[in-house]
Amino acid sequence: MITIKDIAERAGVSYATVSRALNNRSDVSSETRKLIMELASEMGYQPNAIARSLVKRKSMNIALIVPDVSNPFFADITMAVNSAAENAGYTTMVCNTGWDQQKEQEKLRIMVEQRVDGIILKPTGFFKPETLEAYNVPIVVFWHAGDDDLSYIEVDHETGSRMAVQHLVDRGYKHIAYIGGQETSPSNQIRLLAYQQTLQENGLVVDPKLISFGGFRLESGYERFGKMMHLPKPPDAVFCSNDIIALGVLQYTREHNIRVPQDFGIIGFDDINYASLPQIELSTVSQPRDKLGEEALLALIREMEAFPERTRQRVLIAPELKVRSTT
Amino acid sequence: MITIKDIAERAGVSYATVSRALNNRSDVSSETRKLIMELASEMGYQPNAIARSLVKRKSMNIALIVPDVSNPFFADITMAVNSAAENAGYTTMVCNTGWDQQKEQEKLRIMVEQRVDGIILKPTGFFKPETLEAYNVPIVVFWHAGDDDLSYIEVDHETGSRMAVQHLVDRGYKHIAYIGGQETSPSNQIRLLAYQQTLQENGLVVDPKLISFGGFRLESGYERFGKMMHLPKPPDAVFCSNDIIALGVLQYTREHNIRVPQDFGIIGFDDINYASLPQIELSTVSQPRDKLGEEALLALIREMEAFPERTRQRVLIAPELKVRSTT
DNA sequence: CTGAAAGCGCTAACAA
DNA sequence: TTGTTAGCGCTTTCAG
Repeated sequence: MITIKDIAERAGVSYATVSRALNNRSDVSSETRKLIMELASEMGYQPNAIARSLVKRKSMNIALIVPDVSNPFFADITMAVNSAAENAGYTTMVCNTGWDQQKEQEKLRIMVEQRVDGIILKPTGFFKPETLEAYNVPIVVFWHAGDDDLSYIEVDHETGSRMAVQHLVDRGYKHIAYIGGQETSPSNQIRLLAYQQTLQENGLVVDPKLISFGGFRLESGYERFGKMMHLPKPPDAVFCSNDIIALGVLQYTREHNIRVPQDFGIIGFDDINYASLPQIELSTVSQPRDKLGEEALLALIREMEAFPERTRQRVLIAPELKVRSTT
Repeated sequence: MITIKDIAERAGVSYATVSRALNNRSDVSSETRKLIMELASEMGYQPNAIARSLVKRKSMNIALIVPDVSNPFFADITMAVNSAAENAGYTTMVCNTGWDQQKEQEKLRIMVEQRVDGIILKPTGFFKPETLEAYNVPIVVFWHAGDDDLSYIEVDHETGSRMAVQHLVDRGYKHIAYIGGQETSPSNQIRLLAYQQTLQENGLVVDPKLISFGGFRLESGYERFGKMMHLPKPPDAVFCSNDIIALGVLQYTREHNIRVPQDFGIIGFDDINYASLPQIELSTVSQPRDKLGEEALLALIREMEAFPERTRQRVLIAPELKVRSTT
């Protein structure tokens, strides 16, 4: 690999001058600059970003740490962060934690060792903010804001849930169920609360029998919904905590010839990519991934600029209602 | 950020000794090692990978350059490469080209500047092998092997297509159509040829009317299939060049009450994630992404070890037949 | 406008 | 077993 010294030698100048020319700084005569530029491209010079990072103490790399890039949701986020970072002149290192807390710590460590200028993290589960602060690196977390010093970003689950339930009410459904995810999941709690409040605000009763918690999986949705339909007073619509659960419900209605949306309304949350397939056409609340990714990067840039001060940002992204043929 | 010099000072030894201890080399007394280790963790020392890379002339980073990580197929490849790389001690930098040739070149350049130890590239389209060789970096390409010096990896499209068509024949379908992608796509050509040969080997006639080229999109599949069904002698089964096209066909059969698989067989190619959804259950030929990713990394490691010699590997991955409910 | 020199944080001879 | 020293390839003062 050829270096600025090689160029300097051929050009008969000091390598400091080569460096100046290559970074097109003003204090080089135009002739020398021209000569150096030509030589550089002729010799196939490729600047060494590692050496530059070392002296500049800035790598122009950022890290994105997510549980699983092959999950369409995170894949979209990755894309969005990537392109936003690119526009800002940064290169992204993407890490998977595989929903493993320990791996998450390891990835964080590796990224710090790589001296990335900042980190965007979607934590695998609960985490101690102190741990992250200890890494002493600009960081933005996809999570509900705590009262610590970190910067957070997330979609506005409350607004999203209200939109979903209000939409069902507006469509004329009266007996609306909630099929949620893990009871311990904080976002699940937020969604549940919004569901209850929206019903009450519309003068509808909240029936505890129509509230269910369980796995965020298709089978789980199918099964729990099936039980609900055997209730003396079954629901006529359901708000599902995510699209996968909704897919399970949809399957049940198909198999039992329940007419959707005439006799029954279904709405999900997330807008995963196949929700819009012609065979599915699921109404849902979209978490705009492009926006999330973009805003996460902007927040990170602000954080990096202020570092080592923490900016303590709390960014909330507005969800979007996607009305399709299941409501 | 604290450095080995800081530790050396506190420990009262030279910083070379600290380096030795931290890399647990044998030539350090166990007491000094212990002292240094304790000091390091107490002071929160994080090794600087950039400095190490500079002197070692090895970054332990590799690049994965793909058209679009949010495409489920590439997302899976990304996962597989990522985890294989991780096991081998490498960190992966993922780049998107957005199906843009120019961006592809730019990403390659940036990765070379970042001094990655090797690159895995899924090219956006046709490319000049010389360009890649000129970058003078170990590289493995997802593509059909040419007669150049590069290393290639791909799924065995011929075998895969034969499996698909033979499966339709075995199921008793007699009048099998081929709905392909872009006529210019090389993999499309390979699939077509295998389709024709398999039919002939089974004593079935190849009807040019039952062969169609077009976009790799759902609507394209829907439309072209619709036309075929209006032929005097319509097909009783179809081999689609990818799953998206098959989804279009599936939609058509649904809308026109064609019984699948009793009266009509459909098979796709790729095994994209929603092919296995209960609502879809598409038979298809799977390109095993985990295997592709894994083998790509192994090939790259061989390439890196041999570098600057080129290993000129040609790796072919066996596809897998997934029989589901559309055949 | 250009060169000399220091140094980013680390590894790896070579001595001692 | 440890210290000294010379870089890795580059940027950035500070002189000239």
